Amino acid sequence: MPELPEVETVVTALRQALVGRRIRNAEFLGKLRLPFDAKAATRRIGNAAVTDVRRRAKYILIDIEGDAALLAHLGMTGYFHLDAASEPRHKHDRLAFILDDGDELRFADARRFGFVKLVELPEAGAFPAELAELGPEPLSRAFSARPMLERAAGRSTPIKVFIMDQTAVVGVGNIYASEALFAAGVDPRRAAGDLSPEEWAALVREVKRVLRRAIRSGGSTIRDYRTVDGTEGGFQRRLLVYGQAGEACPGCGQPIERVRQGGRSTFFCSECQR
DNA sequence: CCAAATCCCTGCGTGC
DNA sequence: TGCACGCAGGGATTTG
Repeated sequence: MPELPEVETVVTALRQALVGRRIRNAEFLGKLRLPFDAKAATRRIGNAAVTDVRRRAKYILIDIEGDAALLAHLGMTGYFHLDAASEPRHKHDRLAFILDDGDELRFADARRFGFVKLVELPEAGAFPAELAELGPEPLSRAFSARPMLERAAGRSTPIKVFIMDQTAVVGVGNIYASEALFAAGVDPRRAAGDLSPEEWAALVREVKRVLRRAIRSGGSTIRDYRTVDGTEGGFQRRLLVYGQAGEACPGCGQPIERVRQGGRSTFFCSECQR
């Protein structure tokens, strides 16, 4: 997926498109990571209006009148699209929300790692219990060097794996973890507990910077990601190391290396990152 | 075999 | 010795 910048881009588009419109009913078209009870959802939110669309970590919250929300995660390949009901559905559409004006909000996911779930909110604007264990938002002041240094103390987990741990800080996935570590000059294989205060300050700064820049570009489209109207992101053209194995490092010209960490590919320059 | 994510299990080490 | 817990690493999930 969809890491934070991609989800943020989708949320902005969904908010623009959906707030104020009413959901008439839901239709379940195919299996996802979680089952979706369309009949129960229709009973709960049928004829209710969308009041807001929010993001927390990589989760999307479509708020519905009456303190309910659709909680969605895009997994690796999930996407929302909005079409007239007369338009043919996409091959991998799994869910459809029929709006009161005849348009349909559709959720498609080729790989089925994503989900949409109806949740109850303790109060309007609050978060459901499912999201309680998440770490701080990376673009908030709560994400800063000192707490990260303390949290990483004694940890031998590689720093790249550590910053992808959603209980440490949310929103950083496989692409932006490699990019932020490169920008900060930190070797992704270092133990998280071994970073100095100065290195944490640089890494926190670069995580924020790369995420902000990616949001401005509408995210990165590597393969499947699209925003709601089908447009691609632009940040893939600005990636310095992700997917660049064997290419010249933009800093020193040495080939970018690729290693496997926690089952995922990591891209870095062993000359520029120490 | 590879892919933007996450959950869950197992095994190990530590400390009470 | 037994147990709980934190931590680290790996597999499973799915389809193109």
